Amino acid sequence: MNEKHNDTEALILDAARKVFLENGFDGATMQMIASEAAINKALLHYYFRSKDRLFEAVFIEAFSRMAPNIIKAFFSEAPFEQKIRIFVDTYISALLQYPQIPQFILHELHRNPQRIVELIKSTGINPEMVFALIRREMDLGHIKAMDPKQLMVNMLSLCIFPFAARPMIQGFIFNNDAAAFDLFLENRKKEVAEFILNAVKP
Amino acid sequence: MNEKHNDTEALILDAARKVFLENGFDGATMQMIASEAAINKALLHYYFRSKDRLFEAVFIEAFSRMAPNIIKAFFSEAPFEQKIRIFVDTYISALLQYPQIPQFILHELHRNPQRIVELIKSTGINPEMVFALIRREMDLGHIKAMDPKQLMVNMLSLCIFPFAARPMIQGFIFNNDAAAFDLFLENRKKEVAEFILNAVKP
DNA sequence: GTCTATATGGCGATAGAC
DNA sequence: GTCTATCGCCATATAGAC
Repeated sequence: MNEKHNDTEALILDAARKVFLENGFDGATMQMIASEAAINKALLHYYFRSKDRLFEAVFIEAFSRMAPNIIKAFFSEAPFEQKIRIFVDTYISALLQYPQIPQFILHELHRNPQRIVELIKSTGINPEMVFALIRREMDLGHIKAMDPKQLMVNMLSLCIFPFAARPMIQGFIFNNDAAAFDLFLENRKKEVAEFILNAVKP
Repeated sequence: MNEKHNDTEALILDAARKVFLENGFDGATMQMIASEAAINKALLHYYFRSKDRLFEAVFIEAFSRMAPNIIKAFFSEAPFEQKIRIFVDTYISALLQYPQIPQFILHELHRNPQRIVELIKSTGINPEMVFALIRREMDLGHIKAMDPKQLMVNMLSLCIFPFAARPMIQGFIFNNDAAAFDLFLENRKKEVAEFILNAVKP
C-alpha cells in the first residue's frame, strides 16, 4: 500500500464532506467533489467504490459529531435545572459550529430512513435512560408531570429547527440579514433554556 | 380551448404533487410524474413548459395550504391564551393532514433558498403584524417579557419539527411503531399548547 | 496511485405524426 | 391534445495507459 493512500483518502473525505453538506446527496456530483479535492473523478471511485459508499462515510462522521451532545449533559451530577441549561447550550453551540448538519441529516433521513435509523442506533444511544431520568425528577416534584417523550422532543425541536429552517426564518423575519440571524441564534442559548425551565416549572 | 384541458391539467397536478412531495425536486423525474398520471412525458411539457414550472405550481399550492394557519389564529377576538391554543391546534391538525409538507419545504428551501423565499413572499404574509400583537400582550402584562421573534420561532419549532424529523423520532424513540407516533402527534396538540402557555406565564 | 478517455444510462426537452 | 421517437446533455462508473 502506497504511503499516499491515507493522505488522498483524507483529502477526498474533506472535499466530500464539504460538497455533500452543502448540496445533499442528489445535489452533489462526483465532479464537484473531485474539483474540490483538485483530483479527478476516477480517483474517487478508486478509493470509495461508489458515490453511495463515499456518502455513507461522510454521513457517519457528521452524525458522530452531533450525537454525543444529545445525552452527555443528562449524566452529570448537576441539578436538573442545570442539566437543561447545559444541554441547550452545548447543543446549540455545536450546531453553530456545523450549521448545515440538521438540514443535511433531515434530507437524507427522508431519502433513506431505514439506513439512517440503523446508523443512529449503531452509535449506542439509549433514550430510555434519559426518560427514566426525567421521570425521576417528576416523581421528586422538581418538574411538572408530563410525558417525558414530549419534553424530549420539545427540547430537540427548539434547538434544531431554527438551523434546519434558517433560510426561511432569515429571509422572512430578518429580511435576509445574516448577522442579525446569527445574533438571534446566539441569544437562543439562554432564551430556549429559560423557555423550557418556565414550561416545566411545577 | 379543448374541454379536456382542465381535466388533464388537474390530473398532472395531482400526480406531480404526490411525486414531488415524496421525492423532492431532485429525486422526482418527469417520467415518474407521467407514470403516476398514466400519460406520457411530452404531455407534461405541453401543459407546463418545464419541470421547474411544474414544481412551482405544486409548491405554491402546498405552501398555500399551510400559510393561512400561521396567522389566522392571531387575528381572532379571543384572549391571547386562546389564540395560542387555536394556533397550535390548527397548525398541528393541518400538518397531520399533509405530513410530508415540512420535509418537502425544508428540502427545497435548502436547494434554492432564494426562489422559495420569493415564492413565500408572493403569498403576502407579513410577520410584523404578529410581532406587534405579541408585543401588545407583553405590554399589557398578559405574558412574560421576551423577544417576540424567539417566541414565534419557538412555536413554529414545536409544531413543525416532529413532522420533519418523523423517521428519526419514530425509529428511535418509538421503536418504529407508527401508530404510537401518530398518537404522540395527536397528543401534542394539547401538550405543546400547555408547554407554551406555561413558558410565557408572567 | 493517478491520470485521460470512454462506456453506459437516464434525464429534461422537443419534433412531428395523428 | 396526445402520442412515439429522438436529440443533446451530463451523471456515475470503468478501461487502460503511465
